[in-house]
Amino acid sequence: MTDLYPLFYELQKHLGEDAGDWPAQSKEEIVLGAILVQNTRWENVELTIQNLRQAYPDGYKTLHLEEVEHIQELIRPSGFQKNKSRAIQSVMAFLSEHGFDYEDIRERYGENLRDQLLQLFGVGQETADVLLLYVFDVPVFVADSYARRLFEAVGLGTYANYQALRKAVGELPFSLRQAQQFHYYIDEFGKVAFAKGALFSDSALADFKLKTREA
DNA sequence: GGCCAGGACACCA
DNA sequence: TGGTGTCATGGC
Repeated sequence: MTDLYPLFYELQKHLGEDAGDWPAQSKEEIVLGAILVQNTRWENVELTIQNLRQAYPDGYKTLHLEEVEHIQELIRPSGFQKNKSRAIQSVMAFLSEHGFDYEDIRERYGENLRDQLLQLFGVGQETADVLLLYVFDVPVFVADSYARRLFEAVGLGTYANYQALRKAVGELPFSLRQAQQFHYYIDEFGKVAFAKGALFSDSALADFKLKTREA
């Protein structure tokens, strides 16, 4: 993959160098958000997070022990409550087994952590990478649908699926902070640039492709 | 009222 | 291994 810094800085120019944090009050809340946001608007997830904070003001570390029906009711605004409640319990049970010690989990599993996460119900490739990036502090690339559409739009190639782009990008040259921002930038930009009726040619990155060609 | 959102899984060939 | 149907709510 070509140098990704030009794209990174172009996005940063439009979205700000202070942006890019996952909006959560704890690592556990990032985990829940990552599951709840699957194929769902973030606004719907926020409704659910409010429910969860109210129901569990002391945190979510015993969530895997709760009645699944109770969780389903709380997360209803995010949709897919049957699958997502199972996903929440499978991931939270795994984390609980390791005492919610994220650093220890990362060191224990090392290179196998991604495969370990993929074995949990409700954790596919994108969610696994999001968890690595924001929960386990590993600077990985999230090759989600916005990323694939953006890369294609700016002339960085076309990719059939998640794995194709992930493989093409390989290891990021970024710091952890930059990797987190990169994902944030891509998704925030994508929401606007690829919204229904929006034309990429009208977007802030419309001439990025030409600029990089000239350089 | 239809469409879709920061996917993943079950099922099938 | 890859392709398709299904899961569900809320906002536009």
